[in-house]
Amino acid sequence: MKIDLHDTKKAAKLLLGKEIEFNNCKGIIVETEAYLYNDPSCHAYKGKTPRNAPMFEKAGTVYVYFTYGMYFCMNIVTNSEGVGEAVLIRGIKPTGGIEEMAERRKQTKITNLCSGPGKLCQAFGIDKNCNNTFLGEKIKINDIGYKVGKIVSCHRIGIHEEKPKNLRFYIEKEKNFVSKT
DNA sequence: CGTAAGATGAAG
DNA sequence: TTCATCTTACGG
Repeated sequence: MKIDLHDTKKAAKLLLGKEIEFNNCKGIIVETEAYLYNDPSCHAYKGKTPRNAPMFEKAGTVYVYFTYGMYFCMNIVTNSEGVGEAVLIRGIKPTGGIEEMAERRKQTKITNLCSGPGKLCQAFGIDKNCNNTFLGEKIKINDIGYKVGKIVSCHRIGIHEEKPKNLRFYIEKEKNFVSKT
């Protein structure tokens, strides 16, 4: 799967509607956020550390990090090697392996399986073993010709910033599968 | 419905 | 102590 991942903001929108496949589970990406190198809330803002090192790899690297003591979040690294930028996957609409996801999530409602970055990693069974791997090695992204339709952009979630940058994107018609608040 | 707090660990 | 989170418990 070839997607132009140089421009992080464009990549965030391009990833919407793509199919993600991992661990015998599939889903459509319906919500993303862009993190730019000059953004104080970007993990890579203050430079390279052991934790965020994958963000400085070449575009298409997968960056999985552990947060709040119990959850993983998945990013797709963008821009050029040496530039710390990435797109956070925030929401997925499940299309395959749903029973496995429900088992791992201990939830039955399909809209509550992947509606949030921590949830979708748990549902897919994504953990730090996927960190610093390349798209296609473990996690795959496919273009299945899904028609995205209207894309909504607004402020990001869980980030306090004075002047909101509209770097969160989601598919309007799939908002049932998007994180709340 | 809504809001509040707890779980739980890595980094600064 | 903060954090790119989520779930559960409790009040109305």
